[in-house]
Amino acid sequence: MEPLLLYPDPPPPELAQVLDLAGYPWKAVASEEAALADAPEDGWAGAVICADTDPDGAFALCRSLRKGDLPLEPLLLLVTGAQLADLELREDLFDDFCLAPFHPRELEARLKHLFWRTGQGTRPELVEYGDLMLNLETYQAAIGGEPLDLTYMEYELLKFLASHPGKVFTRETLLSRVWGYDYYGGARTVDVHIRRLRAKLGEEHAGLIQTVRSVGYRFGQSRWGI
Amino acid sequence: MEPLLLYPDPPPPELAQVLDLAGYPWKAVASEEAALADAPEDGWAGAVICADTDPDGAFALCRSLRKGDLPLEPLLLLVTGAQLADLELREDLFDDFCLAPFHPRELEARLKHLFWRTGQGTRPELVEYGDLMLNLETYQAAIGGEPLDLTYMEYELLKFLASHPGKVFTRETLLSRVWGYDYYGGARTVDVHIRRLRAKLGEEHAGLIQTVRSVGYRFGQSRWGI
DNA sequence: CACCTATGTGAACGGAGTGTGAACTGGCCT
DNA sequence: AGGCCAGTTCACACTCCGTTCACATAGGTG
Repeated sequence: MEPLLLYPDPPPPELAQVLDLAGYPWKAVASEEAALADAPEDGWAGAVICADTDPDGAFALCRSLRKGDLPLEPLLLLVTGAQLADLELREDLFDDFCLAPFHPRELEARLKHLFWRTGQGTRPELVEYGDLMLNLETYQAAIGGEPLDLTYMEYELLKFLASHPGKVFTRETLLSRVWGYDYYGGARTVDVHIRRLRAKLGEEHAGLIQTVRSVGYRFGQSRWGI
Repeated sequence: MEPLLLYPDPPPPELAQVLDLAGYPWKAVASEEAALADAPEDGWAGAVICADTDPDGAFALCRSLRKGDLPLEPLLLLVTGAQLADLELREDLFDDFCLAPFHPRELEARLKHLFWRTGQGTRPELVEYGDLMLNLETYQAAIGGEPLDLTYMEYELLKFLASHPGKVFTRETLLSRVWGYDYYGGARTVDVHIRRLRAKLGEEHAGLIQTVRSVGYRFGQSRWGI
């Protein structure tokens, strides 16, 4: 995903924090010129303009972004309660606004709705580790760009392991956490699924799942470097 | 100006007060039926739905208003902070939302911006994905230029799926989102509708709807490649 | 090295999950 | 009433994959 444009530079820390937590990449700019100069190849994914400290600069930036060659959209404006009156007659300069100080989840919800409205859709939930990527929304997996054709249980097992990199799980733990707490079956079932996962990951990446003898399995590197 | 639809009846006093002060005529309704029965000749100017006391009723009303002969818009939702999570996957049910308790001037600004936006006719009434095109106004569908003759449920199902390309939905989710939250019926119903959709899409495009074994169905490819 | 245990590997079985045709139900039109 | 059509449910067939088993191999210990 292309980054969001943020203004001013540096942006308010709570804004940066929310975007980071929500998984939106961003880049702050200090001026119109910087917005043009720092623009990603495919353009900005959108903009979040904070108008509380420097309203004039903020609105000027909105205007120039909107009148550019390709109008920037969506554009979300952060304003204080006292600035609500300034929005009047400037309806064309923004797509949505949010009152500062804001509830983190409100801002997140507004961004999501904004991207939905403008047709870009929402951000998928991903589990990533190195080359490996799992898209939890689409039930798809890929490693090094190559899609993996996993069965349901293989996907669930890999998802669980990749969500806890470095941690060792016994077969019993895996059975109860992946297969279900009430599951009653042989522990060798895990072995077979691990083997098939390794095979599908390919020789190059099979080492991602390590056997810890007499204990169980671990995904990725141990946090101790071994 | 035609009145705004308010829900519930009676509406929260502070909501009524803000609308009165801002000069918006309004009429409160207690149910779907009342919304139809009390509708002004030229239709509602918009709606403000308060979801804090009766979320289920509120969302059900949103849905029925949006699925009516002429979809009601703009629709503004009043929610509490705790309800923000409920907005997910319901992006199509509202045009904007406002956190309750709200700043009177914020609500006013949102209404103003909403009317400005919808007055511009910026809201797309098309759902497109590749060759497929759904015209939400005329209830027509076409793929590769060829019109599709879909029944109501087939159209609604395809619309929902095509509005969330790449995402996997369980049968239960589809039943509740397409058929309605109160629907009580077998999950195999979904299978049969999917099969008929695939048949009508034609052999060439049947692959647009994919089965994800043990999970549900997915339409099209994820926008993120994986 | 001998021995034992833990794990890898291939094959086979059985069942859950899905596709598919057809019957059934209720509403709507003539 | 009769017929048509959309939606639902049912029954059956088939595919796929989760599980298990048997055997091979690797790792650890004396």
